[in-house]
Amino acid sequence: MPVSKKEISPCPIDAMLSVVDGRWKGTILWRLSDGPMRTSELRRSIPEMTERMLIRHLQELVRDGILLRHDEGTVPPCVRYSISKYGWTLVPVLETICAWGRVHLKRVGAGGRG
Amino acid sequence: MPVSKKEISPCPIDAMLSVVDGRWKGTILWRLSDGPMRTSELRRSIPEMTERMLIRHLQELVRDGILLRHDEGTVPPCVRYSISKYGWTLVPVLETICAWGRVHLKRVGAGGRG
DNA sequence: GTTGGTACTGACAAAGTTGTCAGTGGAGGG
DNA sequence: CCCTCCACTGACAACTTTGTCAGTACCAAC
Repeated sequence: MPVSKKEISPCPIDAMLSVVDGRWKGTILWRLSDGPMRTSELRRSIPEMTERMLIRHLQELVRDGILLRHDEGTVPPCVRYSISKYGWTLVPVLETICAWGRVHLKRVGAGGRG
Repeated sequence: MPVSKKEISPCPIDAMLSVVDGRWKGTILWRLSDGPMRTSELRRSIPEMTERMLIRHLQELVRDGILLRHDEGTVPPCVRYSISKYGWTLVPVLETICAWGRVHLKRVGAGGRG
């Protein structure tokens, strides 16, 4: 029975990881932690990421309750994304992850595998 | 230029995530945080996981410096894995992740996406 | 009236991860 | 002798995630 990481697992670590897991989700959240942004701004601020992936990640993040989607309802469309109240509870966790990651990066840089 | 999450990325979040990312790594680390274990003990303690995946994850964790591999050198082989000094620095991060995951699990359980 | 911008979708290919299956070598039990 | 256990490997299939490409509807500028 192949188990996808995406389906809800009873393991809290997996549950948390399933929310931030996605090639660009960490980066998206990072950008958004400075304030709301439009889809196209976000896309331009992360040039290596394609629009397709941005939108897919954005939708998952909204579905998970981490982001809020504000649609002005105008034509041409203007959609802004911001971190929800619930999403802000994730930010300190991300900071902890980031702090460890910085140390790890130094470690692997100094004679690790890369 | 397709970018794998496995190669060293300059983003600290990605760097940290690349260490714990793997279908069973969180669980393995969790088990090991109670003390060293033999390969087969570990395998039996996580029945849904195959031996192949266990060994692959174990090797990556050892390569990343998170785990230590003690080989008794006997026949039949007896190999014990334990969390390294460096690996222990990861445990509090995992605990933070886990705490958030627990909250998230409650949230999705109570009317989330199911 | 063609082009460019906006946010987004669908189909599909490429790449990455996980699962399945068979096999290694030697000790011990029936 | 045959089978099981041990830690582990290799080949390969199945599945998941990412990337590429084309297209939607509408407005504004040229």
